[in-house]
Amino acid sequence: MARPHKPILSPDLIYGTALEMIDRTGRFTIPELAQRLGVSVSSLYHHTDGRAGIIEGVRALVAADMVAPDSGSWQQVVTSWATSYRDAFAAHPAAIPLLVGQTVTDPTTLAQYERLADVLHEQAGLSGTDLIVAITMLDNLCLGAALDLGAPSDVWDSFDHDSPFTQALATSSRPVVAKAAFDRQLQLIVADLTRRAAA
Amino acid sequence: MARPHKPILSPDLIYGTALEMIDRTGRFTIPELAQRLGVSVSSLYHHTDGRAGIIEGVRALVAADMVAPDSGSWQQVVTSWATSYRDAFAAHPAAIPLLVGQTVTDPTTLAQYERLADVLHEQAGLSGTDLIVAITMLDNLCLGAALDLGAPSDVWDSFDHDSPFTQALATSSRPVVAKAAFDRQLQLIVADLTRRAAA
DNA sequence: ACCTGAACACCGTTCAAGT
DNA sequence: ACCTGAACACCGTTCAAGT
Repeated sequence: MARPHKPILSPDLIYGTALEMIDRTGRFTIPELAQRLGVSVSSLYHHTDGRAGIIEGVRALVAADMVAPDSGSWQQVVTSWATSYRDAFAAHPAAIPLLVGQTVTDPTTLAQYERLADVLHEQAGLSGTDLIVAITMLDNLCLGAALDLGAPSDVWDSFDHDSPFTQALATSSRPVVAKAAFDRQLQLIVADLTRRAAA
Repeated sequence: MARPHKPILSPDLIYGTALEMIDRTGRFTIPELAQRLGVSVSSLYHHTDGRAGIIEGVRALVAADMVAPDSGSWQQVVTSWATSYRDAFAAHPAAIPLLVGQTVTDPTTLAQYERLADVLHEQAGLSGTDLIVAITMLDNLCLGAALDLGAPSDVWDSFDHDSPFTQALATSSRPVVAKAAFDRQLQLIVADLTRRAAA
């Protein structure tokens, strides 16, 4: 059998299945994706730009879960921007290594950055190097937190068993600590930006 | 010819050549490494734990460039820990995607984390969740900055040409901005830790 | 236009064989 | 112990062939 009456494939179906597969298995290969779709490997290339293109499609899917409030102070907007950025990634930790390893071309994600830049410029009054540094700080924070989430490093398992913080590690769970660290760091940055904006 | 009188291969030689190859070409494949060493592919497996093992060896090489001062306030120690962590990665940006994609087992790197934890506990008086959150914050910062350096995202190229910060982007170079953002974020964290330690 | 099978140029890893 | 060649089980991508 060759071409069916109704196409059985579409970019969105491919992207969605890819994300589902990454979430479930943590791996992402073209043959496995094709098999999961009940289709031949070469079929995928009729609808996507190969592996890299599919990953960008997955990025769009993840980024689509970001929410940007259009009311409130710029501090609130920036805070919820960073928080929803992190949450979007956190919902798909296994996808993070794929996503950070590749240059961003997905328009949805790029639009989110433009929106952040606009708010920081229009409402916080930042411009020039200050503006770029601010975006870089927030970008770093989200990226670092996402990576920390995606690849739970064994740094934490390797400490001496009788060290003073091994017990603390045992009591407080990883995700809780990661969230606390992220929230505090974000708060520090926003406070610093507020100081800068006033000056 | 089979076995030579004097071994022509050694773990350190393999790790060093691998790092050199990553620095120069940005890629890392076993066949290419073998060719560069003038040796057969299978030879490498007699001295290393395959690809993952070689990457850990590269990590050790990179981490060896970290310097830890043994005098000064804990603020100075923490600051120079994070700075030299970042600088060590910054010296090999192409290696970063390889390194962050893999669980850390290299003892050199793990020892550095233990040292940071000791300082924060003994001298800054942090313990329990506070201690873990502090390490996580510093870890996130260094990881995010390193990643930002390693994979210069095209986010920056994609903004509108007539936007208010495109000019600023043109004037201030990427590395300068990245360094400024890192330094300020580090300063914010250390100040926050100082506040916490006092309380 | 859409799907397929076969082919291509790669990977990383293993292993018996040589000295 | 150390290096080799051959083999294995994979990748991602392309492309002529079918409807």
